[in-house]
Amino acid sequence: MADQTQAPLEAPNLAVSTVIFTLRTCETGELKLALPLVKRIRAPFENQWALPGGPLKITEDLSNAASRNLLETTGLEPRYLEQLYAFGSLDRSPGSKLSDRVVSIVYWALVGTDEAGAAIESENVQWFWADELPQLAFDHNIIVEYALNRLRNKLAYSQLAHLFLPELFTLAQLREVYEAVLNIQLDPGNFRRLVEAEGSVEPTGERLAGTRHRPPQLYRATNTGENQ
Amino acid sequence: MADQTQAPLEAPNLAVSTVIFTLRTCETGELKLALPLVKRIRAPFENQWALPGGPLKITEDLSNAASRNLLETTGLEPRYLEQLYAFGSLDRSPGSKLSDRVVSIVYWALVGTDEAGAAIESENVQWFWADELPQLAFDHNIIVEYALNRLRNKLAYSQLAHLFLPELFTLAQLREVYEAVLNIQLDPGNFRRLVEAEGSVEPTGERLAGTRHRPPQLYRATNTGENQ
DNA sequence: GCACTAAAAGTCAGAATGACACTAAGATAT
DNA sequence: ATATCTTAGTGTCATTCTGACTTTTAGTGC
Repeated sequence: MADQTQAPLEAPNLAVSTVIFTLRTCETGELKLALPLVKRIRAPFENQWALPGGPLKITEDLSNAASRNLLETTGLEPRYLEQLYAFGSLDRSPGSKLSDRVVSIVYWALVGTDEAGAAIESENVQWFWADELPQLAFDHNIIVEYALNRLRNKLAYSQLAHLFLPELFTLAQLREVYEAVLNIQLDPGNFRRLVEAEGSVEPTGERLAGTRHRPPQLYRATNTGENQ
Repeated sequence: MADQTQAPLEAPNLAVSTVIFTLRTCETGELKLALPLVKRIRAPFENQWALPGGPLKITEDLSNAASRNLLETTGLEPRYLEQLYAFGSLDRSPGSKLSDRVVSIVYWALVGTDEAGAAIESENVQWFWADELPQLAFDHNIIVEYALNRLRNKLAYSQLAHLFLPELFTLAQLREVYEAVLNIQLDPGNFRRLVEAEGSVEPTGERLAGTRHRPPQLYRATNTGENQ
């Protein structure tokens, strides 16, 4: 971008990036948070991994820009999309000229565990475990940490855990989402009591067959006023 | 990708605005939330009230820009300053040209009730009650509502109520902050129990004299890891 | 049939919460 | 000086919430 900057040279550039979370089963059989990154093909930080994103088009809403680059890099639609934070400190890209300064408005998104399997993966787009990230371009490691905090906070006081899951799910699956994201163990009985009390899910009457134990009931999320 | 090039005149403009809260005593003797607004002196929305703010300078950090325009409009330093949200929808300034599109990164701030008395006030800068705002320029009414929600939320699970108050304060004064901001009544006894349990304040041994009743103890905030 | 597993329901003690009563310590009025 | 007023500060109690744990249920696999 050194050669094609804007005429006045006085305004910071504006970009939108997105931290996209899903849950995937790792080798040990546990659910773990994963996110897609793209490999940079030009300086600065050439060949390093970075969050998907790009400059904000003058005709494009912020959230549209976020879901567009989510779609372009992963082929997926977000189940949930929320603005995270605007990162704009002066030292985000060490060594670069002032006229190259970029302020990034970052969104974070959830995609379903079921859909994420169909996601695009290539030489330049790969999924990483959220707790095993390489060193990323710019301040993107900090941004991911920030997004993880937001996700964990939101999960605790909102009802968005089910967005990782298919339409029908068991309470055990829902509990596993909490356990994987928050990295804690939850008592199954107390979890059931809590979830039933808050009324965020409703039983469908159907049961999940084929387990090697008592067949668990399938639930769906009650969309009362929609999540968040 | 975050820094991809773009043709000149195609980028949205970037501004920083700030919602500044303080508490002031109104005619009925109650504390109420107040905030300063500036009168616009040019189109669009000429002569309407708006949040203080301005374009982001290419050499300036986001939070610096926020405290600078806080200082410039009110003469005050913020006790607390936090990024609120980036507002960037396409219809923020109805009727204006696309090339005039502005994305505003909005901060919110607290200033002390004691200091706010010394704030600048003029023809073009005036303080308004947060619940009696006129129709503001752009989407600024929506932004203030958003900031009010954030303030109320933060107050409930953080320890920033004391930032409205002087260094030494009574528990009754602290309670009045909560009552004014959240617009609720709190039981004095239960409030005392709660505040003492969370350990966010410590007694100074000093008492406030001159009341027409038993002299209340003065407390100060314990700065354990600083607020938020 | 029996062993195994997790679902689902139930128990119980301790903590947290909300409503409220009571005592303390000053100022003020008579 | 004494009574009264007002809020400070303490205490009580019933209810709800929480975490740890037990028991029963309903399937699978032998």
